[in-house]
Amino acid sequence: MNLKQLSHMLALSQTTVSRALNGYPEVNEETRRRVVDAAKRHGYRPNPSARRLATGKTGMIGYVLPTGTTVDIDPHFVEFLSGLGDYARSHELDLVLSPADADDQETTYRRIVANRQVDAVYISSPRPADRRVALVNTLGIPFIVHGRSEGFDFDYPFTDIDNEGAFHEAARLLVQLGHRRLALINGDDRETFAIHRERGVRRALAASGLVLRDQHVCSLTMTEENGYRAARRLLEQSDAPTAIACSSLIMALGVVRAVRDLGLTIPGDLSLIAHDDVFPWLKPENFSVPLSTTRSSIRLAGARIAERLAARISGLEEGARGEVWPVDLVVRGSVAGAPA
Amino acid sequence: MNLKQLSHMLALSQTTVSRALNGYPEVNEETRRRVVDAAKRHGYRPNPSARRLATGKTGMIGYVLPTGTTVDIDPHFVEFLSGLGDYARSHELDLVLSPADADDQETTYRRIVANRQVDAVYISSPRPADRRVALVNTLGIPFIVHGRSEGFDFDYPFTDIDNEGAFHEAARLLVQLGHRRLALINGDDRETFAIHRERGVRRALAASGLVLRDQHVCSLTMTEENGYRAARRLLEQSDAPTAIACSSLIMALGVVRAVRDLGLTIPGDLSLIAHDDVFPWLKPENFSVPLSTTRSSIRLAGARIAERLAARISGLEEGARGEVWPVDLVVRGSVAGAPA
DNA sequence: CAAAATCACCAAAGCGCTTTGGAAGACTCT
DNA sequence: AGAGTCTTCCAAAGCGCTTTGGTGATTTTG
Repeated sequence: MNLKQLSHMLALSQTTVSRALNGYPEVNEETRRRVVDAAKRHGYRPNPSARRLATGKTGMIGYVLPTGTTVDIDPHFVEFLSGLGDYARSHELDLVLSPADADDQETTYRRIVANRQVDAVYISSPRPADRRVALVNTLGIPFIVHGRSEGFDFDYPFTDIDNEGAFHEAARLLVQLGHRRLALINGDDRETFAIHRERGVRRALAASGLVLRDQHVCSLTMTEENGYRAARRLLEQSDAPTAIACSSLIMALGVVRAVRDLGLTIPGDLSLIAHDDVFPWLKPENFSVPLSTTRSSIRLAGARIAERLAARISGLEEGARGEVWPVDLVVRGSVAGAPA
Repeated sequence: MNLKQLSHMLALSQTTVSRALNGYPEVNEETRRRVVDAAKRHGYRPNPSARRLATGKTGMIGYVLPTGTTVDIDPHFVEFLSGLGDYARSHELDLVLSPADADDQETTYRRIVANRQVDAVYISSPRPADRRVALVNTLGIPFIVHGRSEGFDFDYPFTDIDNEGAFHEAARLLVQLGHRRLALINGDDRETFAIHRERGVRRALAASGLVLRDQHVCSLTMTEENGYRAARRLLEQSDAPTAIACSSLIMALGVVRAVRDLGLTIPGDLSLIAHDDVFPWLKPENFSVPLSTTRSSIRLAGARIAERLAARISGLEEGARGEVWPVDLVVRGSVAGAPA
């Protein structure tokens, strides 16, 4: 059932039927009812390929997926996707993942924009002066950045959490508890979020005349194994930290294992605070010693970004407004006063 | 730069240019070279929207993503995606995720097929007599099932791992080590993979005149918390098992925690084998006691399924061939002889 | 009451590609 | 040399929608 057939059986022109269906004003309400009714009865759905050729609108949002045999997709992605998908569904948007060589995403961005394959894109895990952000900005496709980049001569729209504030609060608490030697087990420090978190910790320490020593900060991809390694390296130093702030729950698993291997205890010998993106399958309260966390649902962020993308596509949102969400500090058993 | 312009500057018809570019035989090789060369020089790329309207081919593979505020996407998905994406990239395929109400995916499948939004789809986490499989089979779109369904009067193409064999082997090993009371901490037993795993364990036990008692099998979604709960329930029974087979590494984390909480040890009091889908961020060899596993890379499965989908789209693969991959049994420190 | 404005509709021209149905010229064969 | 066969190309017809640029009929205005 296509437009031609439908308009023929209604004895109307394609123009009128199309307009009736798309809510244009220049059609009699009575006629519109007839059309809408007939369309529903016959299950008419405009062919998206045709519509897309005519209008350029696709009803899809895009994401360039870095791939490669040695490239791992962040496990956070799936949780983000839950939120994004949940919102997208309610607005009849699909998500297209365009796999790209991790070392050459530009080609793919250019392709999906030149071909008008999607109405908008989002960018995640941005770095300072991220080339992708500059690129999509000049390409002129609507976009939202999940996280923040820095150092451009233009503004851009983003949704981020207050990573600096979160880790500032976490570190401040630890300092207040008497800790003098703090360490940070961070994610990849080429990414902005990691830089912000480190900055937060440093600022909190500085406020008490302390410093974050270089050998007390580790930046690694967020795996259990790296958490373990980092923790061992830190805890076997002569001036081992008495408290650790950790960028991910998965790494925290490794930290806990290292602590146990070394015959230490939490929070007796070491206080631990980790960032929690809120996974359904791994909860900080279920750690052997319930884990204090800075908490922010990455799923909510996904939903929010879908919402903003939809708004930008339909022209409801404009400009380069960035939004920064506050992060909860949730205190549980893994923190205590510094050991004597 | 579109076809019209390009053909005009070549003083050729659109027909010839189109055919030259698409490798049709009825064009002079010399002409083809000229055309291909000019196309490259001017960066001509056929508009996919137009092509898809004309041919119906989209260059995209589809996946219906069940969503909802209470619906969690399986963390395995992201690893599967890595493999799929890596292959898809090399074949210029994009992946479109169509979010659907988890309770009504049928509407979405019908839509993407009716609208010809994708060239093929894949289905994951199938259940016995899975309606999605029956649906896509009748809708006539190329598809591959990741995993297996059962109980149809038709065959269908799938790629699955030998879940039954894997857990049969695991259980057999445990029995050989003298264990008489085995337990199974399984995933959601409405899904085929869980049923097969249970079957494998039962078969191994039966071969030695043993049975898997009902109170020794737990079927839950695969979270750390559920692993913990299941393990506690099992180990606090009067006839607690001396060995556990576990369907996921994430659940195994919970099992290990429960064992520790109860003051027991692995493998002294309990032998443990878990299934490992091979995540980069959580490795069985890094458990406090290195974990024995049945191992199969879900990432490889993703790549394989992309490969088969591409083959079916291009007509290279036909028929309903199902393939079943063997699973490695990797023995590490978490298994030992049954306690006296 | 004539002129202007509004209403409700339509024919046809895109959007940019693929594919059908030739057709002209070159080549082969008897 | 004439018929048949390739080879190589083209004009034009889709694919199914949106949108432009109207046209009569009806209502409003000065």
